[in-house]
Amino acid sequence: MINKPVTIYDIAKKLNLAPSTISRGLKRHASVNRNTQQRIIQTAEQMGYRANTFAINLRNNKTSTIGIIVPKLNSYFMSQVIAGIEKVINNAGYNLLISQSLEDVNKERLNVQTMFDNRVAGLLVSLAENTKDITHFNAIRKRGIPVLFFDRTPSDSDLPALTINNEAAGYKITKHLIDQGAQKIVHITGNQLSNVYRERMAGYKKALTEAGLPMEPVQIIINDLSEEAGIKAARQILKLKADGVFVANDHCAASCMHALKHNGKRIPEDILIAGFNNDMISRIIDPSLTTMDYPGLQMGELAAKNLLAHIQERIDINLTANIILKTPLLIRQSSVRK
Amino acid sequence: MINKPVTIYDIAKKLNLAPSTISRGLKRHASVNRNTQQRIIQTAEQMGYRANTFAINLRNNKTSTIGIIVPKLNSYFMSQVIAGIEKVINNAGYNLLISQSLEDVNKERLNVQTMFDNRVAGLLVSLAENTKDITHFNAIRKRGIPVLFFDRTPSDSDLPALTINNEAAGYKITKHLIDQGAQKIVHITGNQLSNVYRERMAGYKKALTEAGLPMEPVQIIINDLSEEAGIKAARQILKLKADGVFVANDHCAASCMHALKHNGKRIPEDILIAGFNNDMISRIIDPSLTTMDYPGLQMGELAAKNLLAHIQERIDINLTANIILKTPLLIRQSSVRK
DNA sequence: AAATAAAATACAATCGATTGCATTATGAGT
DNA sequence: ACTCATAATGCAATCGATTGTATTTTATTT
Repeated sequence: MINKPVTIYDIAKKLNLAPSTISRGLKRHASVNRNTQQRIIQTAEQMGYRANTFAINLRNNKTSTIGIIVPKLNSYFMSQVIAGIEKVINNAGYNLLISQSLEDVNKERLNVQTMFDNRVAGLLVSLAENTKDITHFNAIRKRGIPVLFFDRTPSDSDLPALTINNEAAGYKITKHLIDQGAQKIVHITGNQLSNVYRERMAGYKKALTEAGLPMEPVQIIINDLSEEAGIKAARQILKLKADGVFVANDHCAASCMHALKHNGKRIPEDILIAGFNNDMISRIIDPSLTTMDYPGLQMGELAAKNLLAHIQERIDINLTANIILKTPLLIRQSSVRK
Repeated sequence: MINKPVTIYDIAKKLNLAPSTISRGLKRHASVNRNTQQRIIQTAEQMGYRANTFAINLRNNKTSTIGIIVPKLNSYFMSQVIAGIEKVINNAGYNLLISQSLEDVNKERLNVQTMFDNRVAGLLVSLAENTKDITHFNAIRKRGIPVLFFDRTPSDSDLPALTINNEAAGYKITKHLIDQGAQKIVHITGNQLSNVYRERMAGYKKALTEAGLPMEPVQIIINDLSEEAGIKAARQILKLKADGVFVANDHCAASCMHALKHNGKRIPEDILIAGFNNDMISRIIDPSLTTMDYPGLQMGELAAKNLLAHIQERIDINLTANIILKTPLLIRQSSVRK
């Protein structure tokens, strides 16, 4: 047997009151008698009343739903970010609508439409790697819905964004390898349309230039930073006889290191390696991997808190430009010359 | 400047037509003249019309949103599952509302309420570890909303669920360790209220009993399967002088193995180890870790497809009982006696 | 008990899309 | 030109909650 939803009209009928009184009573409006309030709330409870979200949203033309669009859901980093967001959002009484662009601008565009149609109260976005212009966010922004970018943020735009200083991080990590004695450092990274990889590389180049070290095009390997790509990259590293590697994420760094070890290279004696992200794997592999701490949970929480502040209009979205998180370098065995 | 949403009334006014005609025209209803349809669709397009989801949902009293409740979002396995679900759901034109119970029944209860209030078309659930009874799903089920459990499913219930055969898997993996020569096998696992850990242990016990091996209470270590817990468990394993370890997940197995190695134990020569899940880490650590393949992406896709079938009433939810996925044992270096 | 202020409740329009039924327009057939 | 069938469009109620304003009830004062 399927139940039908109870409405304020059902309660009104039962108590011989007007629907408007029920509505106000449930919200403990001052204009409703204390006793009546009690009766209404009790009756609602025992009838199993649940407010119809759509009716409320339709009337108020807004929701308590936050949208998230990310390139890929299945990464440890992203799951951390989302866990952080969910926690904050949920405590504030909001819900989470999630979608992934699968690194495709077109899907991203559709996702934005969906978020728009669902009248999200705010939107958190990490861009697909082939997203160049961000005009598909215009409509939603014009409607006054706050949009906050995080991690993968738009270039050349003054829209509010939450990032780490990727260039500084790339510089710091490369400098560290140089300080440890590396002379020929390979950099493995991802799509250069993406701010994160472009900027990390800029930091890498800066450090090399500053140290007067060679920087030939072959030293830079651009791939999808997957497990397999790491193995493939290892071959090239051997061919180049490089003595240092800076990989733009830990997964790829781990598999690359694994492959190098299988080819007889000792880490860190022969080759120094550093990754990026402080994924769990960086702590457990042998030798443990030097990396940049990139706390996803914290970034998610911060992003969510900021967006909520915007939504609740405690901060004007247009006044906030960029928030930059600090990332500490975690020096471990893989990069320390013995 | 903030835009106001365009409604079918705005279009109606512009074209000197009735709103009902606009509504039908937009859906290419046969009773609307072809030419009129064209004009309506074009005008809607150029005015930037977007249907108001709430009005539609209110009218139809249903949504195209699917809810997910999981214990924790931040695990690689769960992110795989969710990615699989999102992909299928999104292709079918549905949206995803996500929440995490953080392993707490009370939060889970609230999450179910929220899903209910948002009139999700269907619900996918993986239970919190301290969830005993599942009465909090009664209301939503009575409303005729299909609920499908996956991975962490309710005990003693005939509700539809999608799982692997945890007992068989636990048995298979333990048997393998025995076949490789292990005589004293420790089992590290999680909360026994959870079907997955209880059943894996049942399989472990069955294999030991069958082989006539000792099975003392100290050989079973119950913790939260975290990285730290693995390190702590390593101490106990050393004290017990065990020669085999079956850990109920790869993360914990990896950190435990790491700790054992640091204490001078050789893997697999001195101690055989097996994990569970086939997380990325199991492939990369040294030695690589024997484990059960537990394909999250596939499970998510299957769960989503099944739920959709229920929603679209191609399958009656009450006819489907349990779907059990096959899991292959992946034998790697950590468990093979040399 | 009448007058007036204050408190409590009711009425009715509104949010935007849908849909059964009524009405009007168009065209075909004679 | 006239009937009648059919196509095209319009009307109005509906989904459930909210809210400004009107109305009724209760309490207070003289």
